Amino acid sequence: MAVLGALSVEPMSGYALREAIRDVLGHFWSESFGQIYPALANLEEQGFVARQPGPRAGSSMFTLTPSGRARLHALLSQPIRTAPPRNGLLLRLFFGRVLGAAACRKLVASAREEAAERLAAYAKIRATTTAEGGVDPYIGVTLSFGEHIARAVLAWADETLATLSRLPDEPDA
Amino acid sequence: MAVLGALSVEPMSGYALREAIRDVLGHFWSESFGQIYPALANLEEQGFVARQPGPRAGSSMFTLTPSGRARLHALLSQPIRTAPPRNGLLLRLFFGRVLGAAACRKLVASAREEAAERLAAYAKIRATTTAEGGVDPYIGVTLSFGEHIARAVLAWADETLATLSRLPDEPDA
DNA sequence: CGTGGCATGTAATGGGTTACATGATTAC
DNA sequence: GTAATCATGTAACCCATTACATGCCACG
Repeated sequence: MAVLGALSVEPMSGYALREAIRDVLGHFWSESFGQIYPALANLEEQGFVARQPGPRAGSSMFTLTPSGRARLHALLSQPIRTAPPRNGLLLRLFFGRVLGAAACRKLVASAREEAAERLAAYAKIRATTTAEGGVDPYIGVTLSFGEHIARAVLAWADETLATLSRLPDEPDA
Repeated sequence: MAVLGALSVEPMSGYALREAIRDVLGHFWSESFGQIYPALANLEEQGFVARQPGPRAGSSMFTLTPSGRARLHALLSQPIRTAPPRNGLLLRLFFGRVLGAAACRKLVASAREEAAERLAAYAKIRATTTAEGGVDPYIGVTLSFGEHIARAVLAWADETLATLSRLPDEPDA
């Protein structure tokens, strides 16, 4: 889905693809690079992408075919498979009595910092894209999602830091 | 970590363990049940948990040993390994031009509904635990995290539904 | 002429999920 | 007595990550 989607924006090489997935989709999606070339070969075999010789020897440009676009539409229409939750921060905080309040505060503080960094990164993206004459509304809503979540984490972290400051630093024996 | 943590609260059988992980930790952590018994055997071998005969033939009660508690503390202190992001909703919305605004609105509406359900579930937990004389503050902060995130999703969804309503329903050809 | 970035792949490994297989006990 | 629940485990399979292996080209 990610590969076809990226190629729906513009044709590119496998190398450019992995950079696009890392840099553009990276905030909410990732592909292991070991999967990209096999996926590309697979999609080519099924006629969803076409391979043209690229500017350099041995390099290729991949283009989305009409049937590839149809396939992308079908994939996007499939139900979302939500992965089982695995939130390491919450697991640690849940057993915070064993870990101790001081260590928990460190965890929360670093989560707060991370959210602040994400927020700054989003602001940067907004700044560059609005300078270029407005964002695609669909990209805008994904950005907005990240902003809402990051602000929520910020608020929660502040609240939680206050709560934890009233607890004994040392873990239970 | 989840197994030792659960046993730090009270000794229980493997069966109870898997139910505790599903029902109590389920909102932010999951373990595949095929892993629990091997993990238990492994932890027993290393002396982190002790197995006592349970009330029923062939059943066992697992108890956290002092070294197991130390091990749990060490595990909780390890850096959080964040999984690479995989948000199927945002991936679909990012390529929303291909999917069409009408389909995107459905996705957002169902995400909104899910967040509302989570919020209701958290409220229920709060109600039952406060009736039982107040929550462990550490459990409280994990609950609060879920509430903040769910409210953020709710707000984002409303905003996004409004944005998408101003876009053409049909996908790009 | 060599370093760094572009470019394409393969292979081993590991972790986890699913499904399977079995049996005891309790409640109806 | 039989269905549901409690209870313990094993094995196959799938997927993905990581590391590896190779070569071209531009720039200094």
